[in-house]
Amino acid sequence: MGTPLEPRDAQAEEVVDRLMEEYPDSTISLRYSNRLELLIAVILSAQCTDERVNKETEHLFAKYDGPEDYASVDEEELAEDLNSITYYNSKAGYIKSSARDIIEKHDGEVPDTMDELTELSGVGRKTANVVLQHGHDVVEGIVVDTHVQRISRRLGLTEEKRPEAIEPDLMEIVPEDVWQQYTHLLIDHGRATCTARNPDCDDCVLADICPSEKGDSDIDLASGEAW
DNA sequence: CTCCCGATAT
DNA sequence: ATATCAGGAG
Repeated sequence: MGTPLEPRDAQAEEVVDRLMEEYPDSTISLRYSNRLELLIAVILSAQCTDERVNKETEHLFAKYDGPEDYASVDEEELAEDLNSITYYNSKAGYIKSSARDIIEKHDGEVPDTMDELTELSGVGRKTANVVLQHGHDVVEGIVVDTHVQRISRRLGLTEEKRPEAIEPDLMEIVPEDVWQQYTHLLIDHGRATCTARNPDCDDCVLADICPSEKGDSDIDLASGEAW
């Protein structure tokens, strides 16, 4: 005898079911061939499209190999290699600093705990969760990026605004075995249909269960969502 | 809170 | 011209 599903729980399960049907092969779109490359790709992906990150890392990963290469390169040279990525000066510093720490504090290996990862420069909870999930097969949270934040709120799955508050809120209603899938599904849906600026509600498989759907005047502009 | 900051879509 | 892109540091 299970307790009846709360509305938010049922909403979450319905969202996951429908999106899994819509995006059956949904998975990480960053390209990498080892944990260090994964870490670097995710650091670079902050406020930048994965498509552009993949285009740049193709050259980057051919030029640089282990953490020693990133730790020893001149920071300005590394920044030039990243000059079509958002915030390339900051990210060059993050990567160089993280590579040094990986060599000096972690025996050349990318750490496998949340605390150790978030101590690295340029690595917050979102980046650490991605590296844990895809680099170490450790799922201890839900990756909350800009798409997960925006769409979870539009669907009424959370009313929290900050990613640090949204994550534990979602962890209570999304079944644990689909925490990793949940992020990929919302990212795919965010890119294809539920875009930030001009969501295509007419072609959305969630329209009938979405409180923000165009034409429904119940919630729409509430709480500062651009809608 | 501000700053970082190029490429792309609208 | 402007908003947005797998955020994080100070």
